[in-house]
Amino acid sequence: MVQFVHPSRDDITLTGVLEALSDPMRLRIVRALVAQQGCLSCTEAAPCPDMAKSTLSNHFRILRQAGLVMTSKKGVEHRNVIRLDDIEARFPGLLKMILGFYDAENQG
Amino acid sequence: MVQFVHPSRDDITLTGVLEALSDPMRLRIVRALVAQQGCLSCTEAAPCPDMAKSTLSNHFRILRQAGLVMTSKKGVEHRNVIRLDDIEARFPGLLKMILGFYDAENQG
DNA sequence: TCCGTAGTTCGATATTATTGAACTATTGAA
DNA sequence: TTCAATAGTTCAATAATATCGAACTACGGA
Repeated sequence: MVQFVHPSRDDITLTGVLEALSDPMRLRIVRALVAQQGCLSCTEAAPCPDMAKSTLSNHFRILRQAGLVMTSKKGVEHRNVIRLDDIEARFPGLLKMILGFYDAENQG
Repeated sequence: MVQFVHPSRDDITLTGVLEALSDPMRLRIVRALVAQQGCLSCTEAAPCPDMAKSTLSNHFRILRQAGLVMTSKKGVEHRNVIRLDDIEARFPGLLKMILGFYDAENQG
């Protein structure tokens, strides 16, 4: 039985968040999760056939540990939700700003 | 003769900046440079006797490559300046926001 | 000219990321 | 039930990156 550990809101750190978002694939995943405003499975959030699924799994683990993503199991797949409220409470405006720049950089 | 290469303003990328700032030591260096509003030598910007100077040098190289820091040689030491204008032009408000959270996290 | 200082570069090691293979858990169909 | 398929994790090996100490460069001052 896989049991995911997520940090509590107050344990989310600035460098943890920056580190998590500094990888292009993870930033793309977060972008997709925010755009969706709901649950996405891992493969839905990162449609990337050229990447090993173990690597993808590792990226989600990093996002969880940074406190950005909440993962729960539902059936055969994992539901990933962006922890918008917690991130906003901890670092108000940060995620929105970064994603704004991300969009501008990617044919905004 | 050491010749430093700095990216032009438009070549500063979001993930490059986030990656550079995701390291605690580099974030601290950037903090010091912004606070100083002027030049700092490498050892002034990172008073850190427990770190190898080759490691410190590498951190400055990463900061330069990310476009955050401009280094020039003056006498025996290197003068490091934060590229405030370029960063602000590229990602308005980002650095100020991140440093604000940094300060809050470190006995603000 | 010689020494001290500030940083870089280099080669070796330590840490981290990526990968494919094996494994777990769940669903759905025979 | 059992079997195959799906989604993702875990593991062990390799690839890439970070850190370190030592050697080196460049400059300034005695």
